[in-house]
Amino acid sequence: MTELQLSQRRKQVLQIVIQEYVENAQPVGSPLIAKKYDLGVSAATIRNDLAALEKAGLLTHPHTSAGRIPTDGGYRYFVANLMAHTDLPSHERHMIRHQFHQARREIDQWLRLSTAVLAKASTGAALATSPRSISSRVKHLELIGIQDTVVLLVLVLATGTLKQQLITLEKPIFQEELSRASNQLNGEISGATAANLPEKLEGFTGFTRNVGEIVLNTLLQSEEQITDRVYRHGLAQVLAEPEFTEGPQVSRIVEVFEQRTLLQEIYDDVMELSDVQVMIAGEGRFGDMQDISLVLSRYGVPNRVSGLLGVVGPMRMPYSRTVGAVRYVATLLNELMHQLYGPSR
Amino acid sequence: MTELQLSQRRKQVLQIVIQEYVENAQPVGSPLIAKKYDLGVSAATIRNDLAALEKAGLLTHPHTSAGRIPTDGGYRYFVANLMAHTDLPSHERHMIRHQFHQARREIDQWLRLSTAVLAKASTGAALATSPRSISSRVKHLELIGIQDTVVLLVLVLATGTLKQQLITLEKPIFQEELSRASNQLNGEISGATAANLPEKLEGFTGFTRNVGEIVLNTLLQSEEQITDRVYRHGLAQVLAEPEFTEGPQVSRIVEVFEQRTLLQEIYDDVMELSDVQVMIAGEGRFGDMQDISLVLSRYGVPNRVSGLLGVVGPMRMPYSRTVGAVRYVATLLNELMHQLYGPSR
DNA sequence: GGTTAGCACTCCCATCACAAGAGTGCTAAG
DNA sequence: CTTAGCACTCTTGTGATGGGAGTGCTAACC
Repeated sequence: MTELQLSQRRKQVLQIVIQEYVENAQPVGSPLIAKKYDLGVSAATIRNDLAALEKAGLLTHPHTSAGRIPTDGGYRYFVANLMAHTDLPSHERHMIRHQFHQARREIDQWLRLSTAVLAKASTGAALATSPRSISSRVKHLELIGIQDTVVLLVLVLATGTLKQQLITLEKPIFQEELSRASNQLNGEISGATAANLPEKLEGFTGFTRNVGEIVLNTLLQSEEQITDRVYRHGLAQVLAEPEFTEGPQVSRIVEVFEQRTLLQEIYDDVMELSDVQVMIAGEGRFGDMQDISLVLSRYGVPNRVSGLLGVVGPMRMPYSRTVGAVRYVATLLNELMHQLYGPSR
Repeated sequence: MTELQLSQRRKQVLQIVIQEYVENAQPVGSPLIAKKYDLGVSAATIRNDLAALEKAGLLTHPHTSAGRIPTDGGYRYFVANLMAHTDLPSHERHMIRHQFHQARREIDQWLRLSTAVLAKASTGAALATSPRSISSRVKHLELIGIQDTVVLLVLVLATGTLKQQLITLEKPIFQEELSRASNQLNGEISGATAANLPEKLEGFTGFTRNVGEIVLNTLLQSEEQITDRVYRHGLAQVLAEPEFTEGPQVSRIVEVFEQRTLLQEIYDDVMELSDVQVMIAGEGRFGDMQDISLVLSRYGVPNRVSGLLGVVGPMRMPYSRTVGAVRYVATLLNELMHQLYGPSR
């Protein structure tokens, strides 16, 4: 989209309309702008500006005698050209950082905290996916007898991710055999990926072989699957927003929030970009996301692990604040992940 | 609550009112009952019955000229005395069982499936907690170097539950030392519980001792914490119900669904009872749960592991169907858990 | 050209009145 | 205990009305 030419004042008017509308959820008209903000011009002039902004597709009005509200295009223009100082105030940053330092040192905890913090700092509902390894490399494997015929396979990937899988056997197996199998496999498959695992398995037979194949399946699965787990927080607060008081709207946003499929579709887009990405009203690609915006970011260590983090909320959203919050939490997660996984390779 | 004395016909009338109201979400009046159901009496008689049921506190009407709707007490009476054949039809049971057999053999998958199945079989939103061990007993421990100064502690409990915890060190540690520590600890603490672990740790010093203490903390934590994880599914469909089209109602049910604290409060109650438990409108204990009902069950292996499973929905809910679904899924989970953990001790 | 005042115009929204409909509650009789 | 009859109440929908808000346009002004 080539940037529209707008006079300085018109940009200012657009910004005011967005700011007021985001705050009050009410259409804003020329009298209000003229009175509340001192632009040095009269309401009539502002009226002309509003008309021009509407012609440019940045504003609409719901009916003849109502004030203006931003269109999706208006929000996009704002986010792209007018939005400034997206950094969170420093005392908020400190508070958030403090919370992270107090949390237990575990990815699960960090992500849970991330969504809680994001939901609190934004007006939307926060979500995050557990980190996914770019290529899963086996680090270690453990076989643990749970019952006579039930064995728990624990697979540790190079990134520290755990995978578990239960194996049920026809007949009981002894711990010695489990140890033997796991020792054999550990010696051979440490460092293996889904690609080169099959050849390494060739020498094995019987139970050991079976376990090896289960490991392979698990690896394959973890590569194709976007994410193990989705963390969510703060749906209640976003449903309190006035745009979601009616029936159909509410179910739309809940579906966006609940469904995994949408996340999967968006995942690759977000992964490509390094900065926070703002998706307003589905950006034309998702017809059913009218009135819903997403503010998303990648987090992780480049070329090693990455996950998705962000906020879903109404289109009428304080974007600068939300972008700031998402970016800051993503940065924190990046730091933590770096400590864990070291620098990118 | 002592059981009310109601004539046979009045019970029938109550049942009809509940059935009709659950189905259509509309107050039901005497003309409809007289016409649609052949009770052998006129509308006027039914009118008297309705008035009597109202006096007994089982019904109300929203205004003078509206039909009757059940009160919370009415639903309770129905659930306690009138509800029959709560078993799911056999073809549904088969379908559900089939889905479980197709799922990957992993607790996480089972619970995910459970909530999906429950949400589909009921009109509410399903939730489940991951199983919690009654007393956590250490089975095995593994220390895996992730970075120079970062170690992943993997703790396998006797029930097959995994606990993980990252340990950051001041200075790098070698894999040999990790192995030595884990071998020492495995020899000593296998089978230990939070109660007897401290004495077993007495002989250890240095890094090994530190790890031992982290294990202890993890055990303590896992005993006090109700649950690791809450699985949820189907919020969108329950929000489509007519009672949740307005503002305040919707946020109430979302909060009930999202909040962990409520689950924790209810947890112990449910654990005491063996059968499915129905909580209607908070049963007077939770003031903020007006118009919301819970159908909950325990699942697991007695004295070993247990979790919570159930449905949250509007008070106007097909209880017999929901109870049947919750009970059946709980039964299936019990079977699966028994395979895993063996018979109760 | 940009800016301004003035003013008619449009549309929403709250209010009221009114009629139709639904279901009750009561009474009196069977 | 059951029933028919009937007045009563309350909701719901419809249509009319007036006030209010904000626009869009025109013409004048700098």
